Amino acid sequence: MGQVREENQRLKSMLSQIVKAYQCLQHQFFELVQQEKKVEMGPSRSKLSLPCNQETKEEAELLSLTLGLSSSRLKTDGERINISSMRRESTKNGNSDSKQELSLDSCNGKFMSCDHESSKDPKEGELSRTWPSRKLLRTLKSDGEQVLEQTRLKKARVCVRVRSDAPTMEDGCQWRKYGQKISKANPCPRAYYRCTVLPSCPVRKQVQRCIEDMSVLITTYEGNHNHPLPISAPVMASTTSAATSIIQSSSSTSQQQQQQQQHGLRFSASCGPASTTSTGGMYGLDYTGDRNPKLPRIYFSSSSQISTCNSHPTITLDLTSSPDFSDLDGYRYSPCFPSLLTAPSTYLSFCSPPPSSPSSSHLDTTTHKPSSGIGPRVLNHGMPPQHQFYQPHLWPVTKSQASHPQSLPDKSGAEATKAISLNLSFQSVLAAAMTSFASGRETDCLGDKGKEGGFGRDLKLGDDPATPIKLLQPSPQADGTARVSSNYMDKPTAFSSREGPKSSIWFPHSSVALSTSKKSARASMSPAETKDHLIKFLGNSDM
DNA sequence: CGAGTTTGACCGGCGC
DNA sequence: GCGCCGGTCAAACTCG
Repeated sequence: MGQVREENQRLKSMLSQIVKAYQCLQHQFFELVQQEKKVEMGPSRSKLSLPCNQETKEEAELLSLTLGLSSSRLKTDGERINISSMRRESTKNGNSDSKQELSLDSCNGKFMSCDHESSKDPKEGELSRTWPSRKLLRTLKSDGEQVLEQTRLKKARVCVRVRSDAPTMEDGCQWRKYGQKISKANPCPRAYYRCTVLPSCPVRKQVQRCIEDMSVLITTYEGNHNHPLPISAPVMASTTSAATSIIQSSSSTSQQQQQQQQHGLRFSASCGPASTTSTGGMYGLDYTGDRNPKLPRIYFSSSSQISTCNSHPTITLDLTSSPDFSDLDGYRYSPCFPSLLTAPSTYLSFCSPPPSSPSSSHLDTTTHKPSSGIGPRVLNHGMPPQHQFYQPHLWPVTKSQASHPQSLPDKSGAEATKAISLNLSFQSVLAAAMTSFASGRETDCLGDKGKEGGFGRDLKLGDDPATPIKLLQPSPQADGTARVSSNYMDKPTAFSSREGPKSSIWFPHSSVALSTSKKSARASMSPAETKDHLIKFLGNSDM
């Protein structure tokens, strides 16, 4: 006991030294950035209404670098943001920005998943190459914690509900069916698929019809791709990665949870085995608020009602709601979402929270109004032509219609739903949001970092009514086109909108696919970035 | 004939 | 320990 105490004391002193050193470095870092800001501070910087808090200022600076918000970074002639310059910035800004480098690397087409299974241990990677039997995997269990974590991560899932008549959902990947089973709860057979793009790819998916609504196709993804994905596939990969990150971050300590709750966010204790009833914990990213119907609500509900899901923490991405098109105009769907009640684990929905979820809490950004409304046509932005499954004519909303939404037929709602399900751009944003949100949480869990750049700051930003309004200001391109870049487009592609003001959209969501490993999860956006990400996306999409 | 699907058997986790 | 159940395996089958 005495030795343990001594060891404890020694560790404590070491920890305090490290903390001191960290604070010292942090201080130096802030000073450096401050100096740099003074030098670089141009008129464009005034576009960002920075919070008075010094710390948050730093975050805003980092945000501008990451998202390209700063017009000094966005070339007015539509030239692509100079990634190398961003990298220089990243290097300048210290170790925390090495994250950015990671995401930028992925931006360069090195779209390799940082799958734990393949990246962690070459031995494991070798094994997975030949679809190791569970016997083989069992032998690996002696590896202790590492394997435990791997198992945990492996079980992270993303459940996508889509209204579709097709037997499976087109997600861009190649799948091979390896089994089918009729589960007890659902008479509809559940099909098991694995990714065949690469024999070693650990990703699997399950496809099953919803028992309540046979027209709803429930696709559950598990694992992360360890190969470059087909052009249209990264969305789900990103989402799966996000799920993994969320699961990873679910291990946050109660103290951190307390901090988060103090900031207005509530997380359920975990996605772990404890909860078999609805805890009502919601990962809330509410960019809408009652006063702002123009932005979507995103809820990461961690309510867990299906006990079997506890071992498989799941994010449910429900794209099945048949929204009132008038609401869709503002991405605000029908308020009631019955399926939410049966949703396992984490839930992502595009509608208002169900009245039965009183415990839900979300980022309150209700005071943040976008510069103007958005129309569904925005969903087509950001998609390369080959991905425009739904042509603009399916979005028959004009400004006048938007203001008189009731003139739209209900049929359009179904189309809209379908289009949203298929629209990679919008999904990408969501995936990015999920990933970054998750990674933000994770960052929060990693220790002191959480105090610096986790929710605390995100919420500060969000709670500051002045800030996001400024951030919502579109950054018009000089050539009057909407510029979009995504991880499936090497170069930003210019789309000419049919009407309305032009805007600039920059999605650095290439990072989303890298969130599986802790390293890459850190490379993703912070929650604040995520929010701005979405806000900017939606705010700029005003046509 | 190779690739993909089907389907019964098998395995492991979990609850009782 | 036993049985249930979800998930996976692998041989048989189908299809192009």
